[in-house]
Amino acid sequence: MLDASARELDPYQAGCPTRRILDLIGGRWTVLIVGALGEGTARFSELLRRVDGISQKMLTQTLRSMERDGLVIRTVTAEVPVKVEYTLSEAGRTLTEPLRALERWSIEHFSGVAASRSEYESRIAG
Amino acid sequence: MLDASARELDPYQAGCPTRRILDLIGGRWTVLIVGALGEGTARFSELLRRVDGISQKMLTQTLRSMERDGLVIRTVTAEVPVKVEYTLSEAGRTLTEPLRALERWSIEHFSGVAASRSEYESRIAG
DNA sequence: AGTGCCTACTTACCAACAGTAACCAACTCT
DNA sequence: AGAGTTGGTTACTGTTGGTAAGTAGGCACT
Repeated sequence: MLDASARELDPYQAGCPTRRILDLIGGRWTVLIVGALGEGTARFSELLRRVDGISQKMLTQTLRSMERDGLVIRTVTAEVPVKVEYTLSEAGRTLTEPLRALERWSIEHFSGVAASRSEYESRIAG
Repeated sequence: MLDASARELDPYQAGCPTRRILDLIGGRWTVLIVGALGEGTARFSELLRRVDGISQKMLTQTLRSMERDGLVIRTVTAEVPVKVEYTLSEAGRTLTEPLRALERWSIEHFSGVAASRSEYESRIAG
């Protein structure tokens, strides 16, 4: 996948288009949606349940961005009621591992982070 | 690091404290700052140069959050002019690999994402 | 003594984005 | 006719991010 144009891509440069991609894949909801879709296909309402706390608006918006960038595939089945299914694309599947790593990191380091936070708070308060 | 409390942590639940951690480590600037600090210690102004496009305000803000959560260590040296150095903590270093993976993904999949985008745009326009 | 320069921040302001809640359309079931 | 289902959209509002200018502490040059 590393073609000629990729050699000049550097997310540390302000104008670099990879910044926009990084914004999406690092995004709060994208991480969770990719994780929720990791086990396979899911309907809109299923995602709404699996990713607790996401609003319909943000789910629609994030799924649209992900579809636009080729991370998920949206399939509409003309049933009653209408069925809209989302699946990770080939590219999207390559993201599951890196993003799951972030999830794992958050869980594994939670207690350490929490300890650091309370220590920090007491340091600035005292 | 997976202690008793970690068993109940689930970022797919709305109130879960790992959500806050995920927000930080997935954040636009955090990914780049961790990457920039990967090679070692850096001063404030160095980071400002390495992470092109970040403002002083956002650099300060992100570094403060990272310090608070124990990802970076801030050392002030009373020289003239004052020297403030930032280093990744032990925990912070464990983040470099997962976050570099995201960087790599962005670079490797850039052309595919760009193609998907233009195809998507023409589909909704036509 | 005054002007300027250095680093590392703050602060004020504004625009963009995320979140909340209500509404919509199509169709079924009772 | 009225309620319920799915998969949205829209209006409003609050929080966040970005821009630019100001600040503090210290030296150095004139």
